[in-house]
Amino acid sequence: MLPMAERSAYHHGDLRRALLQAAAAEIHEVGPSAISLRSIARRAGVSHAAPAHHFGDRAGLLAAVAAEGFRRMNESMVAAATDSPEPLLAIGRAYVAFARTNPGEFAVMFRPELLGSDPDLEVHGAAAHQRLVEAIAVTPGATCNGEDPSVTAARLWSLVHGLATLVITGSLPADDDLIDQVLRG
Amino acid sequence: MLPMAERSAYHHGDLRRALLQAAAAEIHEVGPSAISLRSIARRAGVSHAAPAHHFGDRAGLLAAVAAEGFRRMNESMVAAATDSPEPLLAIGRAYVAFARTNPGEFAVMFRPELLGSDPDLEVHGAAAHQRLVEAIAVTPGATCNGEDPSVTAARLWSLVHGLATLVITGSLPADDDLIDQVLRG
DNA sequence: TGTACATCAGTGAACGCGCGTTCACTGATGTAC
DNA sequence: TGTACATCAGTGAACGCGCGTTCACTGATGTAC
Repeated sequence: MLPMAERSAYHHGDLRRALLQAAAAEIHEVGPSAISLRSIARRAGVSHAAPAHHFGDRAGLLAAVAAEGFRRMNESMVAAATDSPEPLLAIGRAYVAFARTNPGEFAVMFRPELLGSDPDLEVHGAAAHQRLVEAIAVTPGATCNGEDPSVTAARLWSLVHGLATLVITGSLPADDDLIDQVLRG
Repeated sequence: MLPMAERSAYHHGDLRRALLQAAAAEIHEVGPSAISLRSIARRAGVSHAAPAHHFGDRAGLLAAVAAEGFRRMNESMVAAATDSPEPLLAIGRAYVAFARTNPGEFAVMFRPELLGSDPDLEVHGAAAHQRLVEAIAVTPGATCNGEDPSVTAARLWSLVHGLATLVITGSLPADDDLIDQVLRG
C-alpha cells in the first residue's frame, strides 16, 4: 500500500474518510435533510455512484458520520478530563466545544431516526455516555443528597446537551464566559 | 361564513390549519428532512398545488408549523405556571410535556436554518422565552449568589431543552419520575 | 327578491430536474507461479 | 525477474420516480345593484 498522497487518481486510497468529511461539511451547510449521495460525491470529486460502494445508502452514510462523531467526541472528552482538577467541568466544556467545531457530526449524532444500524455507532455512542458517568463517580459532591447517580447523569447530560444545542442553533450566544457560567452553576 | 363542517367539498374552509396538522404529523413520522409539499397535500387530501397557496414553499410551511408550536407551547406554559406553587418546575414539566406530545412541531422549532422568515415565528418564539425569564424572576432562590438572571435563564433553558430533546430522541427514558427528579435537582 | 360580477381557494395537466439504483465496464493492485 | 490472473475500488450511461413550479381553469362565495 502506497502512502495516500502517492496513490493513483483512479484509486483514491482514502475515499471513505474523504466522503465522511464531505458529508459532515454538507450536513453543516444544508442540514441532514438536504444531503444526497450525489451531492456528497460531487463535493468529494468522485463519481456519483462511489458513495454507495462504501455506505450502501444515505442512512448508512449518516450512521457512519454519527459513529465517527461519537468516536472523536469521546476522544476529546477523555483528553479534556485526564489530569483535570475538575473533570466534570472539563467534559462539559469538551462536549459543547465538540458540537461547535463539528456541527455536521453533531447534527446527526442524536437523530437515530436518520441513521442506519451500525455496530460502530452503538460502541462509540455508549462509550461517550460512559465518560460522563465515570466523571460523575470521581467528582465528590456531584451526586448530592444520596441521589441515584443515573439521575445525576441524566441531569448533567441534559444540561450540556441542551446548552450545546441552543448555542449551535444560535438560540444562545456562543460566548465562552456564558458557557462556563452555565456549566459551573 | 358557514361553520366548517358545512362548507363545500371544494372550498375546504380550514385548509391552513389542516395542512399544519398534516405537516406536524408527517414531520414526526419521517423527519423535517423528508417532507414535501406534495406529501403534506396527500395527507390532507387536497391537490398537490394547494399548500403553495397558503405557505409559498417548504420553508414557509415549516416556519408556520414552528410558529404555531411556539404559540401553543407558550399557552401551555402559562396554564401550567398560573397559580402553581412552583412555577419554575411547572414550566419545566410543561416544556418537556409539550415536546413529547408535539414532536413534529418541536422538531422544527429550534432549527432556524429550515425556517423561512415569519413574523408570527419571531413573536411567539420570543414570548415563550419570556415565560421562562418571568418564572425565574418570581422564584426566590432560583438565581443564587447574585448571578446574572440571564445566566440562570440560560442554564434552566439548557436543562429543560436538553432533557426534552434527549427524551424524545429516546436517549433518555420517557419516565415521569426521572423527568421530575432531573428538573428538581 | 333576483341577477351579474369580482374574488379567490383549490384543481389538474404539464414541464424540467435531481435523485437513487442498476450494471457492464475500466483500471490499479497484490499474489501465484 | 517476468507473466498471468484474481480482486475490487471507482466509473459513467441509463432508467424510472417524486419533487417544486407554472398556469389556465373551475367552482363556491360575497357583494353591488
